[in-house]
Amino acid sequence: MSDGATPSGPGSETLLFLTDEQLRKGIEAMFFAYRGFTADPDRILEEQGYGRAHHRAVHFIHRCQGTTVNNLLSILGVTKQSLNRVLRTLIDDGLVESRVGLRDKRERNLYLTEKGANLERKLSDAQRERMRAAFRAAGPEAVSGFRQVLEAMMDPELRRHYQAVREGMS
Amino acid sequence: MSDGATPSGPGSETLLFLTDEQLRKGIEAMFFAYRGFTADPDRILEEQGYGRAHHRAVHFIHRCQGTTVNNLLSILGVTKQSLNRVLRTLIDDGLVESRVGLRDKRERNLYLTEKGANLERKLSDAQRERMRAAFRAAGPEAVSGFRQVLEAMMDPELRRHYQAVREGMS
DNA sequence: ACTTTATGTCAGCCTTGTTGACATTCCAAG
DNA sequence: CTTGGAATGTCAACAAGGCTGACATAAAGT
Repeated sequence: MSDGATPSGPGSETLLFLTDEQLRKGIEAMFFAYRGFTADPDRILEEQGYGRAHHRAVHFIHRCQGTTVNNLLSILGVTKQSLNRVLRTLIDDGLVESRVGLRDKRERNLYLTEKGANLERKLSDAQRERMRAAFRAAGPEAVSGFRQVLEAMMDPELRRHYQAVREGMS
Repeated sequence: MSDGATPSGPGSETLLFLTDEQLRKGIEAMFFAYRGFTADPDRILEEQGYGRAHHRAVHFIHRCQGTTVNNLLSILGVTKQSLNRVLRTLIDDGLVESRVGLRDKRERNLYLTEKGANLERKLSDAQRERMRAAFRAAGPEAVSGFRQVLEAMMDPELRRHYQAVREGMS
């Protein structure tokens, strides 16, 4: 009787009949939910004159302190020129520190400064708060399903980044 | 033992303990999954010289044939100038037809032409295919949870648009 | 008649994608 | 050792698609 719609009894998890209407509903759910997902950080960012691109950079530099520009590029999926512009303003504004690589001097290792860590916390607090409320409202079973579907929707290459819990700077 | 993490037995759905790490995982799941979600349509759109904005317009005009510009604005959450640019190119290219309203001649009712419907089908086929694969891989329970969490994550005003299955042109 | 509403349009700005050109650094083959 | 190619990061310029503000038009409503 779940909303996932099976035509008949148990064991049909692998033979799911999915109508176009159910799939459209899923598509619009992603569209509308993503707007909510980004709404709170967007407001904070605007106050400080930053955009979503800065948020992404700050988030992943926080998650992988000391990561290289190249690694960030493969996570974010933009061109290095595009990332560089964002990174430069963050560095100029003293939110991110860029240290020349020790082993390979072509690389730059990226770190959040205290100021950068403050912004990151402010942003992720807001975003976590919305996620927490949604998780609470939906319950633990739903949270598990949510994660399963999203994971199955990722491109395989991005799924690797998602699953790499803390690969450090590699 | 679900990944939603409850500290103890049954009945704790309303007292969920959610670690920052679990919430971060949910946040990144949204980020990476949304990229996959838009990847296939983006490729098709690029071939034809359109962007994501055109996709959104075409999608919701298809869903609500005969809708007005104003209704589209409230769904998409952009300015009329921004929507108008997109709409104008779609009309000029013969994908969308704009008819003067019958009751209220100030309004324009928007319809997909056959050419527009063809593009819409091509885009939504691709997107549905990815959604279908993800739903199949995750199973019906997961699909239900996915929808519950996403719905809880929306802003209330957008949730109305989501739930309005076919409000037509109102 | 006057106001409000719905829509369209022009001009200009900002963010954030893109490509192309270029500097620096490293490494490996000669 | 040197030299050429690959990897890395920076600068410049352009395009899409957001935004605001100003203004025109037509149709409703009062």
